[in-house]
Amino acid sequence: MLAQKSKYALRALLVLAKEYGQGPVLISDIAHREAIPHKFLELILLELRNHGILGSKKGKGGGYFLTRAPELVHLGEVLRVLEGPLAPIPCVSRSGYMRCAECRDERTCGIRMVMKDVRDATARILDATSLADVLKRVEVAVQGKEAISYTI
Amino acid sequence: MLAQKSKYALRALLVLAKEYGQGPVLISDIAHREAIPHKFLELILLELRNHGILGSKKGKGGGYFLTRAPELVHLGEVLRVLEGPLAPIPCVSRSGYMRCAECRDERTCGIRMVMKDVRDATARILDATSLADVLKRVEVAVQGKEAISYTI
DNA sequence: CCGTTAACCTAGTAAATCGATAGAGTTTAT
DNA sequence: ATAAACTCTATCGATTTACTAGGTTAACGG
Repeated sequence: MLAQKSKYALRALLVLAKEYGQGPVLISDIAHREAIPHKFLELILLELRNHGILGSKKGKGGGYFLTRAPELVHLGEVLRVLEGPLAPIPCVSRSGYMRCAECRDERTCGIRMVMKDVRDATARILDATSLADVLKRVEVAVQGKEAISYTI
Repeated sequence: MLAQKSKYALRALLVLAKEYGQGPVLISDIAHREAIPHKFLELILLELRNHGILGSKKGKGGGYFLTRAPELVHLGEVLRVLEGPLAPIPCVSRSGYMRCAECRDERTCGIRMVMKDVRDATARILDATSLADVLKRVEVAVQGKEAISYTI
């Protein structure tokens, strides 16, 4: 399960993606729009900034902004920063590989084989989905919904 | 990430799958063979028993055993017992659905859409993989390895 | 250059979870 | 009866989670 922190982070990033190119956005703005505790959100955005996903500007007219276009920020990258490896067990992780303590032979570990499949499936989705993709899917869904409420 | 508890559980279940049809296996046996803390393993097996995956017999000649053939015990079922829902967020879980606190509209939530894809991909793998499948894959890998060490 | 604005940073805290252990209780075979 | 083996409840220290508090530093505006 994703931590609350990660959900907040994704929601915040979607706001920043929507606002991309329009200058910095205030923490308070995001906190208010997404109903996220202000101080908690501070920590989250700071962490994303320290990993190069966000940039910031201090003082009046300051705030946070994406350092890259929303098309170039993938959910896999974000979640690895916040949650660590996507893999269910560390011995199948690319970003945070660690061998299991008392695994005789990795190549013949059945659990490892299955978990590698799970990791690959997860990574295939999350590393292929950008913030822009998410926004696009939302837009499509909203239009679909409007169309229905018209028809009915 | 899977909890240590779940890894222990899967390893124990693979032992019981290998031993299926040969009568009960002692906790101590499994604990020793897989290097799992005895008392901790007790709790794990008990939990699996209380969910109907394992059966047990007390007293001399007792122990634990699978209540179903290894072909009929899927990793998805086991992991849902031990870890809760497979889904990354509760609003896309089938087994443990819960709507998000302040989600305006589930149908237009972009995060939800992506996480549903992740859940489906994970469930497709884990619900299709039985203990017997895992044992089979291990066997194939072991044979492949032996073949190589012969050739070299 | 001074004050206001807003991000930066360190710490702390209550509650939950995790990994593991302890020990008394209960059932069963012999 | 007795030993074997599972059953159950409780506890413990360490870590993580979600969040709060409060002071520090940088930038801009006048």
